[in-house]
Amino acid sequence: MEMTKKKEIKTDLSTEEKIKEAARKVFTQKGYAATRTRDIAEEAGINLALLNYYFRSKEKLFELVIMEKMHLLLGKIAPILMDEETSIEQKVEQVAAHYIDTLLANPDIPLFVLGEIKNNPDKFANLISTKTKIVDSAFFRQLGERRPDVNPLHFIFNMLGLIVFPFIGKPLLQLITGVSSEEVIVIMNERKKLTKIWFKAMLEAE
Amino acid sequence: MEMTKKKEIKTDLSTEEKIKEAARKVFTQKGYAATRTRDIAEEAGINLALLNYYFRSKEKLFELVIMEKMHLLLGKIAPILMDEETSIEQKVEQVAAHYIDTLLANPDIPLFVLGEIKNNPDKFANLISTKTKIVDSAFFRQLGERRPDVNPLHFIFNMLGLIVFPFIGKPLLQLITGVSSEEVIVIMNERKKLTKIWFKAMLEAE
DNA sequence: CTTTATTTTAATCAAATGATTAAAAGATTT
DNA sequence: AAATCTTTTAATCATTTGATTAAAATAAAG
Repeated sequence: MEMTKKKEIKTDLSTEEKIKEAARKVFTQKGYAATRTRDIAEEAGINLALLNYYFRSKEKLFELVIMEKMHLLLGKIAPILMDEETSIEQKVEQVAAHYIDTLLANPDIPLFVLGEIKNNPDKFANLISTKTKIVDSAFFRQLGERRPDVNPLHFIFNMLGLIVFPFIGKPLLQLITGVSSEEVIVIMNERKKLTKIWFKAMLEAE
Repeated sequence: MEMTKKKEIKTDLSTEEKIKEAARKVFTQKGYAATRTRDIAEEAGINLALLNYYFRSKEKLFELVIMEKMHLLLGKIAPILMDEETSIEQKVEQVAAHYIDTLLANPDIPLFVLGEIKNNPDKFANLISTKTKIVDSAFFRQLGERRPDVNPLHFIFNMLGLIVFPFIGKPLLQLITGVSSEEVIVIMNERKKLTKIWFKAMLEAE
């Protein structure tokens, strides 16, 4: 099992990694329920039985993928929000830049992760609440200091809404505006700088 | 088939309506792929075969439900955005108030509709592009006049992000903040007024 | 009341789907 | 080269699932 890694480093991926890679693609694209293990096997170019040989079940393979994507979505953001040295605006700028780049490369993730969380909130309860305590973050405290009259959660929603929603609403927006995928990508990139400006304006709004 | 309606007016819903109502609930909650026709039958308290007797198939029943929810999500918004007499701020205020009320009553709709659109964009292509031409709306034009330097699509994303995202991100936010469902509802209601203020601030931001 | 049309049910089908098994193929060790 | 361990395959299972059917129950019409 260890030996294969050696061989595959030169050529292509190991069987195990091929399956994981296919699972990432199919699961994030279609969600757990709509995914057939046969789809994954075909995408990976392997026999269906191998999937159950390496990962015991569809469920197990899925947990691997969703946890991976979850960390991709939450891992980098926590340290940014915890930083006591940076201002609110700097944090928003960093989060926006990081998120938009990540989501341009993985546009299916938000709908995938948020959808699966909604279906099964309990499964993720322990994983997150311990690590990513946003309510105890410097960001949360700074927001409360700057705008004591507004619940800081509003600004959390606002930040994520400005950054993440475009990726979730993209298919609908393309439907009702007819704008091309290329144009949307341009727009997403523009938002890396604009989000900070808008957030600052909301923070100071009366 | 017409006669049943008479009877059911006094007592409860007709069989057909019971199935539709159950389908609305199960489909919006779990999505098309995760929904079993048996779930719907059980929820409706009817024999499974009746589902296929009244609606030819799962697919047909689903189309009924998704189109209904789609109109709920888009129907009222179009006339607001087309109105030549109201200002940008007034439009945003109206859209926010309407949407937040609608979504408080139907919190599953955004994730449901956006998810299914992503899975099957073609299916909805004709339905929407003809009716709801946002790019030709007064709103779109007004945005272009007020901020010629910013693509109006940004502000469409911003408005929908501020209004709709909280409902999509709610499960995740509750996970990483631990706020109660009641508190979230309070917050959603606060946003009916706040969204307009924030949007105005973004519109004037430099 | 009898006949006809409509609605509902139980039983069943065929296809899809997650998973397993036994054997073959390939690699590693002795 | 033989023996042992690992990986892969084809065939098959058992359930699940959308859908159908023939018959029973109920309602409407004559």
